[in-house]
Amino acid sequence: MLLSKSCVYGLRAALYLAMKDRNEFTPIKKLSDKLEISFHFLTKILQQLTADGMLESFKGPNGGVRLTKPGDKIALVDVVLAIDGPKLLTECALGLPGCGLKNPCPLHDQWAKTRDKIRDMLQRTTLEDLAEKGKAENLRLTEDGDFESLLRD
Amino acid sequence: MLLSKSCVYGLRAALYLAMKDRNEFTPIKKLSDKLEISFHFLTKILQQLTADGMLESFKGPNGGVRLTKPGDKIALVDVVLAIDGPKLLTECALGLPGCGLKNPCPLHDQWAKTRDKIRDMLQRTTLEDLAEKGKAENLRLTEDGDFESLLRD
DNA sequence: TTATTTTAAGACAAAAGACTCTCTAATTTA
DNA sequence: TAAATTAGAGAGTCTTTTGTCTTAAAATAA
Repeated sequence: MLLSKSCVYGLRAALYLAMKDRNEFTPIKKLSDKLEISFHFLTKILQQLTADGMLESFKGPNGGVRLTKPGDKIALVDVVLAIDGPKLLTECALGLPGCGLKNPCPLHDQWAKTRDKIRDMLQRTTLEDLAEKGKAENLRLTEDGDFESLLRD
Repeated sequence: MLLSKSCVYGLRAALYLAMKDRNEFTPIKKLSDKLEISFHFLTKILQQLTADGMLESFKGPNGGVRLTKPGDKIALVDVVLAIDGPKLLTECALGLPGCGLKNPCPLHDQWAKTRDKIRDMLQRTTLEDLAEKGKAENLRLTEDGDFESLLRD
């Protein structure tokens, strides 16, 4: 799999937050219900994003999490790096340590180019892009749902 | 990680075989020594490639495995599909089942394009390409080695 | 035939990833 | 003060991946 499950869950949650009013805190419980992700598991993942500075959290009633920046300032690559780390975008496709321009494996050149394509996509695509598209076309973030049902209270 | 370890080991082994005389059987023990992979583990992986028809095996003294086709007729994607299956090239980046043109997730379009880039690379690149390049530039398939030492008996 | 070399196959163990649950603490609201 | 909510740690489970080991089967050579 390209992205770990944790990363996928983090992306879905970030996307959900990008659809909402940015000033509003959303309780993790609500996120986990809407997105059908285990509450405790999602909590841990979002803690990573909070530690990273992409989210801020607020305790107590009316608390929750929210994005620290507008959705068009957060690229998918930010979420991926915060959760899965840089391995996807730096590691050798044949798993050789230290593979690079200096001491490459036979596949290095091809993979480096392909990897750049992946990075470009993740860098160019923002949460806002996907939230807008999702709203406009009523797309889904869960197995069965759609955006409208996500946004309904 | 893009490819599983099994798949990476399978690719390294296939690449090794592509460097050698195609009619000669190479014992898996030799492959595992040269490539520094656990013998029994590599055996299982190569059994998958044999079941797939990409390799043929021969028991007994002077036995081993060899490619069933010339290296320029085997693309990396063949090895990846035989070991990791089609998931990498078919699955949704957000992990949603049934994500496709008909019922896409918000990321579907971007990911489908990127995925095609990965597929193209894996389809265009053959074992022969990499074996030739590896020989010409004396590149490596292990942490410390180089092609020359791989080919030495 | 018998011993040796080699793949085939499957049981088993270890490690990592993906969760689940509990408990405590801190913060904020009402 | 009581309730809501995140923070954080940690134990425990389940599954998948990775790796080890043992035995069986096939081929060869002596």
